[in-house]
Amino acid sequence: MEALIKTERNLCITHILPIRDALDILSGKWKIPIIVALCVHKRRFKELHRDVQGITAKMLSKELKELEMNKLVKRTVHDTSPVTVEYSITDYGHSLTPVINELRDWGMKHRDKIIYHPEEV
Amino acid sequence: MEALIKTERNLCITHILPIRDALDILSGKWKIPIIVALCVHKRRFKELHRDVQGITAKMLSKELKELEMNKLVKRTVHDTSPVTVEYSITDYGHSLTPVINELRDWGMKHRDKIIYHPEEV
DNA sequence: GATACCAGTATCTAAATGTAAACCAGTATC
DNA sequence: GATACTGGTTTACATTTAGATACTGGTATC
Repeated sequence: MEALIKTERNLCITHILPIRDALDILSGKWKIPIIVALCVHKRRFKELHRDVQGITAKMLSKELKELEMNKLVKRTVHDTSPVTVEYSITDYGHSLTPVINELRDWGMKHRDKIIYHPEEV
Repeated sequence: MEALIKTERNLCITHILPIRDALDILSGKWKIPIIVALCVHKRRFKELHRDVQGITAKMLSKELKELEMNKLVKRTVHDTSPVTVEYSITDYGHSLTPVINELRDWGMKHRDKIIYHPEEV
């Protein structure tokens, strides 16, 4: 009986662990929106700043560094004058596509739900 | 030409919006782990506190309130003495299963990557 | 009567996030 | 040549959020 409880707890923890690994890298308000913006096409800093609405330059700068560290985003400096910096998504970043698609699907269904059946939600 | 740029920006913003809707409800360190724990089976407050490792009682309490508000989790008070409170996932909460599965898959692949090919990540 | 369990709260501190402005190099405007 | 602007940050400061710790009030256990 105790063994069963232990198994259930282990099952739970085993289920949660890889999700924590993913969330360590992706959680927060901005990382996924930035990745989505870059999936549409590569962009320069100011362009990203405009398209990821509501983010501050400081946050964008910080989040891009973290995404770059985790090899989801690539930063390319072009030797023009003045220098232009281009951010693009890596192949590894593209591996998040299924996660992002599911999240978008759910978000759209959720929005429909609160618009058309607000009393139920 | 300007119309094209505008279309690209709109595409980007259209892609991001439903994701923001989803993230408004799910983002942060704890909500998805709590949902996963409750997907394994319904639980009482202290059981959740033990199984969602690292969370404080204050955070757990706050996150459960928000999840309940969004109808992802149901709170049931049993009139025993002392009262026992049971948290369970709703049907609507179950609609997150595909999102969670993709997130878990990605998390497992990511973990493999950093264990077996750390130099590349 | 002391201790422990349950389902949380209250209080205080630490960390994350946000806001506003400044910085530097180059460019365009007057 | 002075002024103002752009791009890509960085800094200083304020606010918000999260975390650590202690506590409550009722019940059951030793």
